[in-house]
Formats: sequence, C-alpha cells, structure tokens
Amino acid sequence: MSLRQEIIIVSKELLLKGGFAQLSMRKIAKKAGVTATSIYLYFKNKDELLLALVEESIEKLTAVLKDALDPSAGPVEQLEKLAAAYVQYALDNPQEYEIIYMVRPEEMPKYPREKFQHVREIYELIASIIQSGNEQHVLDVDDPMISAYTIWAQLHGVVSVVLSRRLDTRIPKQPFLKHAIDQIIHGFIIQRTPA
Amino acid sequence: MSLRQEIIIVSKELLLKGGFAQLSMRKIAKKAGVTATSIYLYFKNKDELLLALVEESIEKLTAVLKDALDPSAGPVEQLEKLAAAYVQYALDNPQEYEIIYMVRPEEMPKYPREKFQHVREIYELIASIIQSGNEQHVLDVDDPMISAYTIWAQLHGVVSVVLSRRLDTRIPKQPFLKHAIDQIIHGFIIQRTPA
DNA sequence: GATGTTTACTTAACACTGTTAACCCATGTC
DNA sequence: GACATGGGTTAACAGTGTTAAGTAAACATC
Repeated sequence: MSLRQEIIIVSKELLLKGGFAQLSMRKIAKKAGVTATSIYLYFKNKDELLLALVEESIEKLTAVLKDALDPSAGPVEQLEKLAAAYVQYALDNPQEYEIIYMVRPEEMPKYPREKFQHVREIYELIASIIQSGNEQHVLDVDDPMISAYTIWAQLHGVVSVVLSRRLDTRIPKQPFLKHAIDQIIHGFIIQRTPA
Repeated sequence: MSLRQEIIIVSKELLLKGGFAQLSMRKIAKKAGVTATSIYLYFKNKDELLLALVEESIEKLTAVLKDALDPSAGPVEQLEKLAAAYVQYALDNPQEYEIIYMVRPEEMPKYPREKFQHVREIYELIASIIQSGNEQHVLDVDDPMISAYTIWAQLHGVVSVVLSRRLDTRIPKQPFLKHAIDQIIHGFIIQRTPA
C-alpha cells in the first residue's frame, strides 16, 4: 500500500480515537512508522491532509445515501429514506461526519470547489427527487435546488445538535431525531401544497 | 477596568479580526499589554477563556431574542419573529455566533451545565410560546420542549450552512434564509394540526 | 518603622505544534 | 563509473499552551 494511503488511514484512526484536537503531524507519522516530514511529500500541509479526509468522508456519505435510494418508492418516501440514512450515517460515524463540516471551503486554497463536487451530487439527487415529486403532483415546489439545500441544512442542524451533546439530557435522542426528520420532510411537503 | 475584562475584550477583538485560528494566548496578552502567563491568573486555561467568550455571546444572543419578543403578537408570529432575530444576529455577528457552537459542553470541565443555563432559558421561552399556541388551539404539539429543540436545531443548521459558505454560489442568501425560516416555522405548525 | 504577608505580575522553561531547508542513500540510467 | 532521481531522514525555526519559580509593590501587624 502506498504511504499516502497509509497516512490517510492512520489519520482517520487517530481522529476516531482521540478526536480532532489530538491529531498532529508527528503522531500520524509515528503511527505510520515514518517521520513527520514525510507527510509533506504527499500533502502540501496539514490542511490538505484534512481535505483528503473530508473528501473520503464525503464520498462515503454519498455512497451511503445512494445506497439508501429506492427508485421504486415515491418521492416523499425517498426523501424520508434519504434523511434517515443521512442521520444514521452521522450517528454511526460521528467524527467522520464532523470533519466534513470542520474544514471550511473558503479556507481551502485553490481546489476547493472541485473537491466538494460530490456534495453537489447529493444536492442534485435531492433536487431531482423533488422535481419528480413536482411532476407527479405530489409536491409543488418553486425551486427544487433551494429546497434541497434547505432540507440538507436542517438535517445538518439537527444532527449537529445531537452530536455536539447540546440536546437537553432529559430529551432522548431517538425520539428527537424521529420527530425532527418528520418535521423537516412533512413540513416541507405541506408548506407548498396548500390543503 | 479589570484585567480579566480587558482580556475578554481583547480576545473578542482578535477573534473578530483574525478568526479562530489566530487566537493565541501570547497574542491576547500582547494586545492587552501583559504577559501570557497573566491570563492564567484569571482563567484556568485557554478553554475556560473561550468558555467565557461563549458565555458572553450566549448572553448577547439571549438579549437579542428577548428583545425581539412581542407578547402582543400571536404564537406563530412570535415564533417567526424569534427565528428572524436569531438569523439576523448570526449574520450580523458571525464569529461571535460561531464560538457559541465551537466549544462543546462535553469538553468543558466542571461547570458546563450551569454556564449554559442561558441557552436553556431560550428553549423554555420557545417552549412556552408553543405551549400558549397549544392553549389557543393554534398549535397542537405533543411535547413543546422537543419541538423547541427541533426548531432551534433546524435554525442552527440553516445559519451554519450559510456562515460556513457551503451554500451554492448560485443560490442567494436572503431568499434561501427566508425560504428556510418559512419552512421551519410553517412546516412545524401544519404537521401537528391535521388539515 | 521594621516585619511578614498578600497581590499582581514576570522570567524561564518544558513539551509540544506545523513547517522548511538541507542532507542521505538506494535505485535506475547512460 | 558518473549521474540523476525518488523517498525518505535530521536539524532547525518559530510559534503554541502551560507550569514553576521568582519579583516587586502594596498592605497588615506588631
């Protein structure tokens, strides 16, 4: 296996184990059986290494969502399944999920947009489902892309509150998430389809 | 003015100016005309200094929200106003907003819960509005506290996506936010009041 | 008024961090 | 054999959070 790949794997392990604060170039290098400076042979700097991790996490999330896709289901059901899969991924891989939102595009030099291409794929996926909902007259949405981003943002908010332990201890996670997903999807539907 | 207060002010200035990454104990100290070690006379460590900043930001946000409160308005309208005020605060004070969600309670030693008390105040505020909506039969919500957290989480998600520049450049901020708030509040209402 | 005590701060240092420049050495090429 | 090159190293710089020890001025007590 290439050292580059080894570095990425080791970084992920350290990230999952000790959290973000514990992730240093020297520790990564040591665990990979190599010197810190060697990392710079494969990554311009720490940010670019993190970006590679982000990239992988995004790809994995994308894969999970695509897997959750069920073309035979109706648009609403598909949105529900996507949302559930999204939340599940986040809960199963908290650190991996977090790094997606940790590094921000604006701080990335040069190639931010291209690398975040996979995210756009997801948006377009959601938008296309909404669009087909429009066509089947199950939904009536002005701008599917805006709605896709809105759903996504809301989901992220809900997940983020849970992951960062900001939920009141008296409120159990699962019911909260179920309630939230319900609200996001159905609120979204009914709003634009006046009863 | 006390050095403790001076440190907090200077820290905020540096935070607003150079962002989170630029904030170091030595830089804070220098700007305050003092040595780095002096900070430790007033704060146990950097985390506790950050916590103090978080605290201040939360208080400010709480004040803004309480200001936006209009008891004469109906429950739904009140929720709309709160949401708008929340988003506005976040857009006006991005860095200050971010530090609220940057430091996480679990990583804080000892007194996390008490210090985050102000946040709970907000939740209870929202919950009480929802409750009065229930009583006026404008809303029909099972658990106002859960719904309060859900609204809050969704708002945070939407704001966070905008602040972290993750919104597609083709989508203008303001319409997106307006759309999102609309969806959060109305979706929330209609879901529990079957037409 | 000399003595001790407290308060508010500094100096020096430790163990880290990301990052760069210079070097080394085995391999393949002419 | 001379030479370049890929894949690593060592040494170092500047900066980080943090701690232990020291200092100097203000205050308290006899």
